[in-house]
Parts: sequence; structure tokens; C-alpha cells
Amino acid sequence: MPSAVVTRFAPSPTGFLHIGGARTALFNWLYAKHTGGTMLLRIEDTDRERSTDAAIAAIIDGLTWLGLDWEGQPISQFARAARHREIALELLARGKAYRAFETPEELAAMRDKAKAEGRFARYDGRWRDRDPSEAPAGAASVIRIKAPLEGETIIHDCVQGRVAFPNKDLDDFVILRADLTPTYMHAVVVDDHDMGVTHVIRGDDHLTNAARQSIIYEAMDWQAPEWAHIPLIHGPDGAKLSKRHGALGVEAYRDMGYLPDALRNYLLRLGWGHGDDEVISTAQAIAWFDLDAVGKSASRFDFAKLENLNGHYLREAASARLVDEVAPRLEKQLGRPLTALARSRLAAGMDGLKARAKNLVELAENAVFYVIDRPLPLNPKAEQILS
RNA sequence: GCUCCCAUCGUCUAGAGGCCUAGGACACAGCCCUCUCAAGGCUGGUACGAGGGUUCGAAUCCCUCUGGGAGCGCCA
Repeated sequence: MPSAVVTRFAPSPTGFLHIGGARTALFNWLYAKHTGGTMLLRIEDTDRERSTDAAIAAIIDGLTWLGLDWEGQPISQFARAARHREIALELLARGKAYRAFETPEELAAMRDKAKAEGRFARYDGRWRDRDPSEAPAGAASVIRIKAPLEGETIIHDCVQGRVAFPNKDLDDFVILRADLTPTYMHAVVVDDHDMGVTHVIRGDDHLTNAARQSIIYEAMDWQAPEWAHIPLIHGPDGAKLSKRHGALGVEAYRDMGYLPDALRNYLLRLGWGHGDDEVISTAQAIAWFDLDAVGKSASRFDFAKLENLNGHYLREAASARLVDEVAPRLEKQLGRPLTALARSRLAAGMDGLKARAKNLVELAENAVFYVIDRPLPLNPKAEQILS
């Protein structure tokens, strides 16, 4: 019997859960559900400078709002540093890695020189075959992996197919820093292995990382997971999604009045399709979703379509649920709690209200009429019509 | 610069050699329905990036070009 599928979503807590991350999480979640497996959550917080608790909270909030859940407690990558160090040392002992004593300044100089010569910087392996005894006394060292010099590294990807990288382009990257903390490249491999991850589903900006990471798997004689590198989401202008476009946190979409159901459906259809189906329930998504149907090309974020889908889910939503959603928005606008009377009027009007709004903001605007004090203030135009 | 990836309507996509004078959805325009606005119905325009092959036949296979994207840190 094949082992059960284990996927993981592994965001770095340096900001909110952005839309691309949300889709990656969704795909991981759907694939796990589809196969009867589990999804794990790992927080990649090894960058102590940039990681914040607020970001962790925002990510967890975002996932929860989207209705995506994971098995067990979130795993802190930082907390596993000792284990990462242990494996780095083992790689060293196995002769698969080596200590390198160059200084950051030396490295920077190397890069500048390469750039000046019109080449691009790759570590030259200057310590690969030198004996550590040649190191200047007291010099700090990092541990670098001994990457193969010739041939190619092949990645068999569920989405991208077979992708080959010439090994001459993969340099001896650092796995353990001078301060003994692991680099991302190394920590990911150790964690995915230890967590029993069978399928790594992530953005295709990690495709070349898969080649590097497979070098570590190889060196440890570990079995590499199945890879699935999904295309990135671009902004409406085709450029990489930036803060200027829709690279907002999912909570921004919540604030803009989108329902999680709509955002999920929309994100699912970005890069994945199932015939002519557009409105897809979660149950259907779980039944239908598979990695081989994920497209290979990047897609652009289109608010109009999200809006349309949102209108659909709004119409379908139970009125009571929408009252709960809209009431806080109205209270915020009014600056006071809704009276029981106002709330009941709102509930009574909801069936009509939800039929014509595209998002909760609009719905709240249209609902103001139901909850403000009587008599209703008339604007000049209304006065004129009435008279 | 090097490596890798991608390429069907404005956008998301269906399409895995003949079912394609290329289908659906969003958006757009017009009409219908309607006390308004939505929703709904109908109609319309708009796409296989270019050039070469292979084949009786190519959106689908191959090559080149062009255009987009990603990666090349003691960041993740």
C-alpha cells in the first residue's frame, strides 16, 4: 500500500498571507483532501530579522478565514535549528559538504569582479578541495554542499514535467551559516524529510531550488518528494504581482467584502480548470482537483471575475450569515451598536439586499437605509421627486 | 549575461492530429424581461504570437525567431 499523501504549506512570516500564497495553500489543501492525505503547516521563520509574530498570526488568520485547515500544530522551522545543524555536520562527516572560510567581503568582491567582467556570480568553490588547516587562525566558516560539477540534475515535476539543469550552473551553496543557523535551502530539505512530506507543491519560482534541494536529498540518501511547481500569479499588467496590484493580504479581500467561498473558487480557477465548470463547490473541488490538470503558464489576477463570482456566492448565501457579516460593518459606520429593531429590519430586508450586491461593502451601503433612525434624511433630489 | 519555464478571445480557460468555419466563463455592446437596480434570457464582436517543417490533414508534433516570466545571497 502506497504511503498516504502529506503536503505542506510553508510560508515565511515576513508579511501577510498574500494571494499567491493563498492559492498555494489552497492547492496543497485540495490535493491532500483529494488523496485522503494530510496537509501540514510549517512557518519558515529562520530569518530572525524579518520574521514577526504578527505575520504568523496574520497568516493563520488568513488561512482560517479561507477555510483551510492543517494537521496538528504549526511547525516552527527556527525551533528545529539544532536538527538542521546535526544534518549539516553529518553531510560534512560524509564528505558531501565542506567548510569554507571566505569572508562575506571576499564573496562580495568576487561578485563585483564577475559582474564587471560581464559574467554572473557563482561561488567558485575555492575551499572545496582545500584543507581546513589552511584557514586563517580563528576565521569563521560556513558549511557548503559539494554539488556535482558535471552532468545534470533532473527534476520530475508533476506540473512542469521533466526539467533538466546543467550541474555546472548549480554552485556549492551554503547550508550552514557562520553563526551556525541553517539556510533556507537546507532547512527545507531536512524539515520536509522529517515531516514525511510526500508532495511539495509550491510556486514555480522555486523550481531551480528543487534542483539544489535534490542535491541534499541525494547526499543524505533520502528519497526526494514529488515536486509540483505551480505557475505564479501576475498582476493585471502581466508583471509579477506586486503591492501595487493585488498582492494584498487575504484580509484585504475580506475587508473589500469578498466571501471566502468566492475567493477560493476564483483562486482555484486560476491555473486550473475542469472542462467548462466555473462555479465549483468545495466538495466538487476536492473530488476533481489533481496536479496534472494544473496549467503551466502564469495567469493574471482579474478583479472583475472575482467580483462576479462573489455576487454569485452572495446570492447563494444564507441571509442570516450575511446579517452577521454586514452588521459589524454598519456598526462601524454608525459608530454605535445596531438596535434590535434595526437588526430585525436588516434581517427582513436581506433577501432583497443580497440579490443586488457584488460585495459586502456594497451590501452594507445599500443596507444603511434599513438601520438608520427615522425619519429618513432626504437628499435634495429626493425632496424634489417627492414634492 | 547564464540556466530554466511559458505562449488559444482584453482576462481565466476548454482543446492531448481530423469532432474546431476553435467551446465556456468574466468583461464589453445591443435587445428582451422588469416600478428602479441587480439577477435571468437572447444576440454580437474579439483569439490559436511569427516563420519554417512533419503529415492526406496541426491550435494540437518538431525547429527557429519573437514576446513574457522565474531563478542565479551566509533572503526565504
